[in-house]
Amino acid sequence: MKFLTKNTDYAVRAIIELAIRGGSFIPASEISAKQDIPYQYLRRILQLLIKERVVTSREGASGGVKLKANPSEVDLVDIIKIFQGDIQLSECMFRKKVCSNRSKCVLRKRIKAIEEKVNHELEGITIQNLIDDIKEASNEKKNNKNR
Amino acid sequence: MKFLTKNTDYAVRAIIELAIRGGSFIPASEISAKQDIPYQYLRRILQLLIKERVVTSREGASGGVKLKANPSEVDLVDIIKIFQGDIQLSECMFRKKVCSNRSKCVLRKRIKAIEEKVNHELEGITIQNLIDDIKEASNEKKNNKNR
DNA sequence: CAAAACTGATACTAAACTAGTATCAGTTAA
DNA sequence: TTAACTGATACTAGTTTAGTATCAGTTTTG
Repeated sequence: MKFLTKNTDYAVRAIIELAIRGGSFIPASEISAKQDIPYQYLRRILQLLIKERVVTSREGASGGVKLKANPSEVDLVDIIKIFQGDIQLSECMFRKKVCSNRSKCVLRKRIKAIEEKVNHELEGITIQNLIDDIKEASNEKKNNKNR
Repeated sequence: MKFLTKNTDYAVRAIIELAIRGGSFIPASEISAKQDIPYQYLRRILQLLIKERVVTSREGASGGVKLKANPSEVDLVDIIKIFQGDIQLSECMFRKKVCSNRSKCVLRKRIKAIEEKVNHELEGITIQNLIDDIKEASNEKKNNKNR
């Protein structure tokens, strides 16, 4: 069971890169190099993020992409949804008939309950949170060195 | 994001069917009919369940399969693992290099935390729980009729 | 102004996974 | 002995995932 596809992973990392770099336009080639993401693949991911209005772009030389909102306003769950659709751990596979056979649905109900918890957990996380995590991790590293 | 594949869904339903029918050997054809699962597909699923020692089988006429343990001893999470592998919402996609780029790992950590919660939720559920759910649902139905 | 550095749009590929089908051999009960 | 079973395994089609490639258009810059 895979929660995050590479699409999502790359997208999040690209967004983090943009967030750290501030408000200027950054070319895809630079993000690709910094975050070690295949260039052409990243380009497609960025195009989707542009379409979904997470980032804006500028064409031409010294163009690139830039985050549209503050990192604290970009929710992780929204990025996931763009690339992987709604979080729906179990879909009713038997919509056609009336769900006469109950064993089909009890499992679904149980999974649905877990799904809601996952959603709730995810909804608390913004890109800013991830950036804070990075800073925290890098501070720990420094402290360990100075000891 | 799909939490349960059809494999798993079919397997769970087959096991529920076996559990309800008690300790005798039930042929795959019967489970297939009762639970509306494609016969050949079900056969392969059962063979895996046999290999994993969740059910036992008897060959020949009036043979079939039967649950090995009590329904209360069969954990949903084990069935999921048989068909979908370990629950690992986010795998480290970058094992080769040292994880120099921190933005890769903070996301993973966050997802890992959610993953653990999901695991914890799942671990509480046995086949017996699902059967109880079914009974409960069917009681509710009766009460509604008598009103 | 022309070249270089960009994005926009879109088509293509390979590999893996999912769901489902089919076949034949062997076993057992009636 | 034959019908009803499982064991083992091979095949197929469709979808998803990850990644590559190409060409057109735009904008900065030398």
